[in-house]
Amino acid sequence: MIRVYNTLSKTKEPFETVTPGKVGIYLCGPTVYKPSHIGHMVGPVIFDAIKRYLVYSGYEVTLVINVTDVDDKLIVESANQNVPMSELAAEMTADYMRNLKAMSVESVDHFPRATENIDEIIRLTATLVEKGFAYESAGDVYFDVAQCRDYGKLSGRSADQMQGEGGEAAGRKRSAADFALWKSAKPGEPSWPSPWGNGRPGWHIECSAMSRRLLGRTFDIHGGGLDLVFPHHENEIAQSESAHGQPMAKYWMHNGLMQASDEVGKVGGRNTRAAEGDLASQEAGKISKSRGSSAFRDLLAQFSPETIRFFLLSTHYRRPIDYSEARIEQVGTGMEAFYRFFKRFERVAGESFHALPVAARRVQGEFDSGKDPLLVDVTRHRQAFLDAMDDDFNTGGATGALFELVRRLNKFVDDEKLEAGAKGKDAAVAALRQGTVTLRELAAALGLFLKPVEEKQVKADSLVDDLMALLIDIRNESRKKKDFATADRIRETLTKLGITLEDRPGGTEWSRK
RNA sequence: GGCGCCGUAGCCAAGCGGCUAAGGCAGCGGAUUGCAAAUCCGCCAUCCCCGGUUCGAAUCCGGGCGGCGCCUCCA
Repeated sequence: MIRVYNTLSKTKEPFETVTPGKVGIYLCGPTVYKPSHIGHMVGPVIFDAIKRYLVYSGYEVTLVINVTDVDDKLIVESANQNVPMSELAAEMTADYMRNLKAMSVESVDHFPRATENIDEIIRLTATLVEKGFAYESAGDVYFDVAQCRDYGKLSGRSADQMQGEGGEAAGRKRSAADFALWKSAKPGEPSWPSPWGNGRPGWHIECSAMSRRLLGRTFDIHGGGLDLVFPHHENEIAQSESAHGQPMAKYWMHNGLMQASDEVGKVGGRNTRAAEGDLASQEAGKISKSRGSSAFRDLLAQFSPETIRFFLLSTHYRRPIDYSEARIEQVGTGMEAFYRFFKRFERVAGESFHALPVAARRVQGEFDSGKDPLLVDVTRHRQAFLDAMDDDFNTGGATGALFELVRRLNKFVDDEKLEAGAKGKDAAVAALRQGTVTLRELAAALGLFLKPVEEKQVKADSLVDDLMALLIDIRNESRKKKDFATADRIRETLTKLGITLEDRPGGTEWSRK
């Protein structure tokens, strides 16, 4: 039984879908006016893992992430850069997509764009006007919050509690809390014809319109960053539920925000600033660049995508994460244990980890461990993983189980002395393989270790290979002659060059850092 | 001011009333190794403070202290 924390009820609830066996998920994506930073990857990575896990658990899942490509910020930025809004949006959308791809976020079924759904948006807006939930004012259309009796149920606020002054549109609104469904176009702004004149959608209406089109009037999970609870999701609920008279989503899931540890505020947020000290403008830029708010693609130059993904999944999704490069590095160090085990498995079993079959569904991954001590433990760790994930997608606990599993597998290889030669140890190798298949299955359910890591910088260089073979040869001859001074000199010098030698029963191997 | 979150070892982190408080990084000791690397084993926390509920609390309630988010664009 999967349980999900619902922001609406502030409790964990049993996960029961609207339609048995099917799950619809809508995740609020970015406004594409600048390159994405790491904060933009948190939701997609988590929800990609959630979708994979739900599919693995037997559901048929549709995952939608929207892209907001018309918006005030976009208009301002395109004017600054003197490029058409659509061009800027296309460029930034491409950047976003590249980043998602690097993060192995591959499970998204639809990326609807606001500008491609104007008709649907206008239809929904018109419905709200007809039903008396919205009103036109000088070419704008506003949602009338006073007409929505349970406004504030998601964020725990009431309309009269709003401090806002209503912004620049205050004069056209009946109440400061009212928000725009449709904004009339000023000269030169991108616009579309509508019953209220030329204009463009307000910020929230697109999600109501596009989720309805792709997932229906009531769908299962609506996700987004915690910062979207109010006003964005509150307003989506008001729009959709007023228009349809039924709940918009069963479960509202919000991920914690990425925070810059040395700054106040979330990564990329407007309030982000150095925690103390008044920084010279150029210095401030540098610092913010060295924190999480720099373009995500720059981060990719520094860390492997898989390390960043693992980093994001190493804690529970609702918990805020402090961005720190040292932490990502630590995660990377920990992950090496997996990569080393994959190589070890290949040496012992003669089979690539990445060539092992992956159970598409958890029931397919079950096996009879009998009384085999290794397999009994493997089953136990597998269960710990599943229990963690079933409990509100606790990826932190789940990755912990993965570490325990590799350690158990390594111990087995040690105990059975499989590295010294696997001849006549078919049963042991078979058990190891079963355990490793389980590791692959569970990791895949999180979207981890799907493909072999790209051998970084180690270009196929036959000269280097040949020279290394020569050095290793000379060193091993020295070792045979007990000339350890020469042997150690070779190894130590190589260590300084960033090359590690490992003497194993099967021979000496080298690797570059 | 209003709404809400968090405070577990040097660092990160799981834990959601009851086995000896997962796991990772760092450190220390040991096995293994000619010595290493890798691997394995062991060591390293009574859970911010004070009350309360309970046979029993890191886990529930109240009050502090500390950190943070939102209320305005925002993943």
